[in-house]
Amino acid sequence: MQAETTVEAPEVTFADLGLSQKVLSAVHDAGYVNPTPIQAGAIPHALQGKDVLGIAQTGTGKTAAFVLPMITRLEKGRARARMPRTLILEPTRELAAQVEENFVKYGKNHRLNIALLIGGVSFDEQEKKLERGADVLIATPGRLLDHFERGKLLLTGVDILVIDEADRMLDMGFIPDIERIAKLIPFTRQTLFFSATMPPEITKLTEQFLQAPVRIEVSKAASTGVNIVQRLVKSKSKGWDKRETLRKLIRAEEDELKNAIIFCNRKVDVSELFRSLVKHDFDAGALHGDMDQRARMAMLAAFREGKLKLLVASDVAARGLDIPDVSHVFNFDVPIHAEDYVHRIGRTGRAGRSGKSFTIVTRSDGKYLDAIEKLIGKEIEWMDGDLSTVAQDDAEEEAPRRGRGKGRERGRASSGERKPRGEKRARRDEAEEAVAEPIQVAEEAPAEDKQARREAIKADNAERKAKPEQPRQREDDNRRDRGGRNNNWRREDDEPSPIGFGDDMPAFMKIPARV
DNA sequence: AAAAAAC
Repeated sequence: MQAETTVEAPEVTFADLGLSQKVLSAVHDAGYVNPTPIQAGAIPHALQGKDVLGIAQTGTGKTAAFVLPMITRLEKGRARARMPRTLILEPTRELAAQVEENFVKYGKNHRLNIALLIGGVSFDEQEKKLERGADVLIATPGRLLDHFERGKLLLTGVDILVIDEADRMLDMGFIPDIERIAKLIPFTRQTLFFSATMPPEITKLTEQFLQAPVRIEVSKAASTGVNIVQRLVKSKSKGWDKRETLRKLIRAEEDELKNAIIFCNRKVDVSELFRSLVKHDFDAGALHGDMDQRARMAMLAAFREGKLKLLVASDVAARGLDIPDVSHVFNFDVPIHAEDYVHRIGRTGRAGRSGKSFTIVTRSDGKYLDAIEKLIGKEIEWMDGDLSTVAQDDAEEEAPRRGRGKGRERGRASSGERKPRGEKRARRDEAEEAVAEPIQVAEEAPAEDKQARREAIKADNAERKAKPEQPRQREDDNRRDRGGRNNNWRREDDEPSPIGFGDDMPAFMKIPARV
């Protein structure tokens, strides 16, 4: 009896949460009425000034859960020069920019000074904004500390600190930076802390940073959405074979494919695949962390606006980026970490829509695939049979590598079937795709649509120019890289550095002797 | 077998 009266529990609206009228009006204009669970849970507490520990994935409305109460709370008071009132830390530049967009959208009835401090762009404008006094400071850790060390910034006036995507910060080695930054902010601040998962290191961090936090956990979609069709596609392991497999796949999906993200594990492969796709007349763009920041932004914008159909990306795009309505996700490589699979395919099938994901699998991907299936708790269906048929061919192709001798490097073997495998990639690859050559952008390409793509190609070419045939990273590099961020030690490879002088080599000795 | 983040 009693239950019947509460079956239709009244739905919570934004108006019930205690947000200010100005904020509510902006939310209304954006077309939202009902908050998501994380919003409904976090906003009232955040408005009361309590610390919040939000455990939520991206796509749960987490950003608005801190942006809306922050704007409301910022209505009282004013910013002073170089003393931002709030600070939001984000792991990647794109995420930081996205949070800024949220402040612009929901703060349209306020006069907020927003400063975005991210790397890859000039200091000047950022400094000006700091100088003017920022209500909201959104930053990636490196650039923030850089400004701080230059004395452009005081964190003693920060009332609200937001740490977003904490587990990802951990993965990226940012925790020491985060600790350092947090120590610069008064103890009396309010802290809003968000993480998708809670590994022990993160729990420790919350104990350190948060005071009597309200904990809000929303159902972690550790399993993959039911509205995403997932398929595995076998392929031989050569780059060329995988690219052909992908092209066939894209063409086969043509009717349903509205737009797609194609994930590669490595930046070089993003670059190479992007060039190959453009070469094959696909409407593709690229996104990875070594690209020029302007090109990154332009790419993302073009993709969001539907001016680009395919976005080839590294895992920089796997999490958090708000790209609504992607119809397909292709994994050109099986992700090495199983969680990345979940994040990647989570780019499609959002907000109840349906989506499709295809993962190209080669015979060496077995253990990663196992880990993925274990994580999501089910087996993924193969599209055209599993790897059993591919395995044989691939094994044969790799066989000559073992018997490689000097004399057999050149020319095709008379039997014609097998190419000797040199240091570089197969010759057939380069001949057919010419991926190693900088691409000339056709003059007649419609300017507006192709702008972003052109920028990326330019950036990509510039990148090649800047480090010509850079030798493969030394093992040494990798070892040091793993520890975290400081890669400062990396010296310019072309700088001659004679034995005996080290860095103190007299200047005149650096001048090459004329013969 | 990786990616990301400061000059």
